Amino acid sequence: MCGADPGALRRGAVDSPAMPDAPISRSSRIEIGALGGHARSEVTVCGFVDTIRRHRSVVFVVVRDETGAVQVVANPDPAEPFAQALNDLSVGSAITVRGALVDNEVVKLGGLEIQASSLVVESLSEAQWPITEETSLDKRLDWRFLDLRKPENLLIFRTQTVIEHAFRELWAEDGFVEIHSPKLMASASETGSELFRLEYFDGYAYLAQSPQFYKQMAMAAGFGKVFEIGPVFRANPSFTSRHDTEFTSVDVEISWIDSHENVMAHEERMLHAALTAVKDRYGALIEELFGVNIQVPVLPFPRVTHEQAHEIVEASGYRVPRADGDLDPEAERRLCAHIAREHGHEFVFVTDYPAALRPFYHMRHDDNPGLTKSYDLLWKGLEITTGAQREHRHAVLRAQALEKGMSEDEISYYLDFFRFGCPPHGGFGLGLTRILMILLARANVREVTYLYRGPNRLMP
RNA sequence: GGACCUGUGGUGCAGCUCGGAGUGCACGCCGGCCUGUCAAGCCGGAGGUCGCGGGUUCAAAUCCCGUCAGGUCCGCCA
Repeated sequence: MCGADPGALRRGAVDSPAMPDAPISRSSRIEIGALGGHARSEVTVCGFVDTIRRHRSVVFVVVRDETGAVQVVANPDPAEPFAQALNDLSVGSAITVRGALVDNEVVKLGGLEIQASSLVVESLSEAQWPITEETSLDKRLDWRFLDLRKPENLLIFRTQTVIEHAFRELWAEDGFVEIHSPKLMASASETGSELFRLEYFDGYAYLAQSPQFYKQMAMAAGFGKVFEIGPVFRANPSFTSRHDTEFTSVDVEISWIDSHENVMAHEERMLHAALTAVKDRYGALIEELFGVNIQVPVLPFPRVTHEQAHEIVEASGYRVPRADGDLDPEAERRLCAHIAREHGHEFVFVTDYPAALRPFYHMRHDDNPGLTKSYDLLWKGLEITTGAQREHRHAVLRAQALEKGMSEDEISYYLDFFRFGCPPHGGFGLGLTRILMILLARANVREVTYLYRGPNRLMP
């Protein structure tokens, strides 16, 4: 170990310093964001070293915690008790600083600084970081914990917290019940083509691709209205900016509805509440860090039928190349552009999809069995939700399942939900990561997912 | 799964058409100078299997083939 890493000895000296003085109380730290309103007196702050600017007789250290950043000014005189710590300090290190908080209008960072009287290196960072501001996303994801130290990344998850809280507030007021459905299943909940299979004792289990059947079970159980925010798993080898193999889904199911219209009305209220809350709480910060001015959507959202959507897209000079007639991403972008132009709205419900494009459990129109009582919700050109009124009549449901080629054995447990009385109901699934991606104008779901999972990424 | 694109010091790039010594830029890192910086500045330095394998050639970062990794879009979907 001699000389292999000349910094190691010095770091060792810092990590276990002689500490003659009483230790600084970390738990009495002031959050940096609160310093502006704090008395100009001795304060303790804890945080990561953001930058170090060294001069002969003065050193500036910018310290950042989860609430903000502040400049610390320190004297590098070898006679200072923290001289060695200051000399060895590196960007990224976790430190505790105590000193006099003073106003100084020369300081660009908030007009404040702390004149250090003591400085403790709690944990020294290696000097050379593997990532920088310029590093490509994939490499930053390898070092996600370092990437997440950036204030804008913290803001993503603060925003997510506000969104979920706004949803939960609304659900609580409306008497919804929260459920946590199992993620281990015996068989497919929908198509079966995109399931992860894993060993389960002497047999196999599958990871749930959706809580679909289980939230419908809650309707048969008489829970009335339920929600779940939880992980879902999709074994799609999808290489796009908007897909992942594990993501957080916001699921809702509501009993005693008249049609999918009631479901849409609930969802637009949810999004209105969430965006209002985000704008109130972080609108200015989001504008500053992401350049996004949040538009709280007007209620109700515009609605077009699937057929009307096609007419709008074709009028724009684009013919959907797909054989099955569903809207492709280009058509969805054009439709949203049209709605934004004509109605000044970022959202649009596309309703009444052909039965051929929808799963067996979507209810069909009484007067037109070729169309379902279903919808997608698009936001700024991206699909964020699929919802529908469900078919709750056992005989009809069973017939539609058989028509779609489902095996009765595989879904008999599901069909049982409808044999002993079940309310008319409907619901939807909403991709939380897609909401964040659109809301914060990020290019990719990987950036707004705490730890992204895709076909080629299981680490960290 | 399909199409197209990209792999060059720690990071981001240029160099590749038209082969000629690992050449260059910016940031970072290390050392030095500098009473107050705030994108600090100035001087010096270290750091490379040009993703990997094969081929063509006197000679390959450069041309060809294969392979691996990544990106964008499509398909699938939320």
